[in-house]
This record gives sequence, C-alpha cells and structure tokens, in this order.
Amino acid sequence: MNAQHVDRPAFPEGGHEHRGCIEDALARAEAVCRERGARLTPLRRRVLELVWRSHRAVKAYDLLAALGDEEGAAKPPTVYRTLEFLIEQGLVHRIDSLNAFVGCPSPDRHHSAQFLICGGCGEVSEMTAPSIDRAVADQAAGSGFALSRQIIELHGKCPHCAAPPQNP
Amino acid sequence: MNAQHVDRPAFPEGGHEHRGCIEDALARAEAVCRERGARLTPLRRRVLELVWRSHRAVKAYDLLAALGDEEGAAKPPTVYRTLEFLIEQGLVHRIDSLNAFVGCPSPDRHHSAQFLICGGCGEVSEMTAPSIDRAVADQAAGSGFALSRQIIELHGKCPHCAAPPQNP
DNA sequence: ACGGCGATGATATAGTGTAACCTGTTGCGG
DNA sequence: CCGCAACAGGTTACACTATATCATCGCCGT
Repeated sequence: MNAQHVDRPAFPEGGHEHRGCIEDALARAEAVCRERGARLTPLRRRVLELVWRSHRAVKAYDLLAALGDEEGAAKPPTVYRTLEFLIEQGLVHRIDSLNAFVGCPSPDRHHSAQFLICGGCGEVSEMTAPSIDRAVADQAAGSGFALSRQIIELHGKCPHCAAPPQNP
Repeated sequence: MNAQHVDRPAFPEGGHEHRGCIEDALARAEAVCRERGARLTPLRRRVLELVWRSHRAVKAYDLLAALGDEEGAAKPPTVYRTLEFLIEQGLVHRIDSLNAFVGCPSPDRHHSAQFLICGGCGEVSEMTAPSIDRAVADQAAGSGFALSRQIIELHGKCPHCAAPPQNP
C-alpha cells in the first residue's frame, strides 16, 4: 500500500520529482469522486492538475490564463465554478489571506487544516494538528461560541528559505 | 483605573451603550498615537470612528461611501492608506476571510489575536488565547517553520445567535 | 422524442485593491 | 524668511477578484 500521504514532509525538497505529486493527486481525486458519485469532468481534472503544478497557492486568474493558452479562452465563471466544485469535494483549499487556491494532499478524509505559508518560496504546506484543534475548540466553547469553520493560515519562512544559504 | 478591556465579554449584549465603545476606542487611539509620535489626523480619527460604529467588520468601500456622504467624496486610495496606518498602529485588524476591517479593543499592547466571527449577527470578537498561540508555535517549530504572522479566524455562531429564540 | 438535470459557455457587471503622480502642509535648519 | 525634507492626502487610471444572469450542450431515464 501507498501511505505516502500520511507522513509527508512539511515542505518537499526543491529537487523532488513533482510529477509524482500531480499523478498522486489526480489518482486520489478520481478515487474520491468515483466513490461519491461526483463527476470529475475533463475541465475539473485539468484545473486540479493546474492547481497541482506547484506546491504554491494559485490565483484564479492564473488558472484562467493557463486554460486560455491551450484551448478556447475560459471565462472567470468557469474557473470559479470549477474551483467551487473542487473545494466542495475537499480536493482544493482556499487560502483567504492570499486569495488563492492550493491542492489538498488528503482529500479522502474530512479534516480540519492549518496552513504554513512560506514568504520566501511561496510554498504552502497543509497540516492537521490536533493540539491546535483542541485549543481552538476549547477557546470557542469557553466563549459559548458554536464553531463551524476555522481558518488558520500561518505566514513565515519554510525550513529551506529560513536557513542561511551557506553550505555544510 | 479602568481595566475594562481586560475582561471584556466575548460578545457584548445587544442593548449595550455603544457610544462608550466608540469613545473608549478613540481615547485609546489618541493615547497610543501621542505616545508613539504618530499623527492621528482628522481623517484617520474619522475612519477609526466609522470602523467602530459597530462590532461588525466593515468593508473598505462602505467606509468610502460613508466618507463620501459627509464631505467631498473620498477615493479608494485614501481609505486604504488610512486603514494601512490604523493597522500599522494596531488600532484596526484586517479580517482576511471577509475582506473587511474591525477595530482592535486593546491597541496599547502588542498581541497575537484570534477572531470569533458570528455568521448570524456578523459581530466579530477578538481574543488572545495563549493556549492557541502555544499550540501554533509548537507546531510551526516542529516543522522547522519560522513563524512571522498568524491568521486565525473562527466562523460560527455567537452565544446570542446560537441560542434558540425562546425566553426563560 | 421528450423532459429534466448538471456542466459549461457567454456577457456583463460588481466588488476589491494598487500604481503613479501631484498637491498641500508641517516642521526644521540655514 | 527661505528652502528643504518628510509626510498626509488628492486624483486618475487601472488591475485584480468575484458573481449574477441567461443561453447552450450533452447525458440519462422514460
């Protein structure tokens, strides 16, 4: 079995074979949609692939441009509708502080998510930290607040960008 | 001494005397700016007052409209520059998930903040929860991530909106 | 074939934010 | 007083983000 997504490193090495990431993401998307009876149409598949072109968050209008390059130019509603579907299915997350979108590495299970966003390389790493969830849930409950959705986006520098560029 | 801002309730009662909130906010702003040598000009003061008209997050273009109503119509850059100043001084926070702005009840001290955002009445409550800060800092450190800014916006229902409308 | 439905296309417009440049004011040193 | 620097604010124009609305297409079941 392939349990790669369980202990994925927070930020992949620069030289990693990214094609594998894309293929894995598409395979998981196929599986998830088949299981749920959701239709992963060619357009949706293509947009998901474009989102996964990097580990950075992608802007809607960059997707638009990328789609326009290859076939009949897409229009904004097409892209936003497609993203809406992908988000509903948990295949993509929206990063509010960037107005941008990033692929979810584990769409097969429901999960809360926190995002580490590197200001250097722009890469985004998703994590699910029970300790954060617990602290948040406790605080909300303590205020009598009925929590429905948490947005946690942490900006800073990833290990590669924070490290001084000197070599060993 | 007035220690009201220390144990402020998460969401004020509907019938509270809001004029006091505004006055307090303006007084704190005056004090903070005087202390730092920052200039709280009439425009900045007016915008801050408009932000504090409610405990909801205010959109930039609503501020724009409110300013336009009363004097020579303001233009977007004016509002955004003013908000930028207020944010730099910690007098206002930006709520990224709403593209909107809310007054900070305790601008006198540096603090991380988490926001409870009610989907019912739209009110926003700021809190500083050390337990959340700690969990976040631990997780970031565990990933080798150098944290610089955290965005934590919690959506749900405030106690007044979550409670069934029945009476005792 | 027909109707219904979901996906996509097309047009238009609303909402959010910034770049670039200019003007006025303030305070300070010469 | 003059000139300068620094900053606040004004103006124009534009870029970017997002949604409303209506039309079309293709698929599926009857």
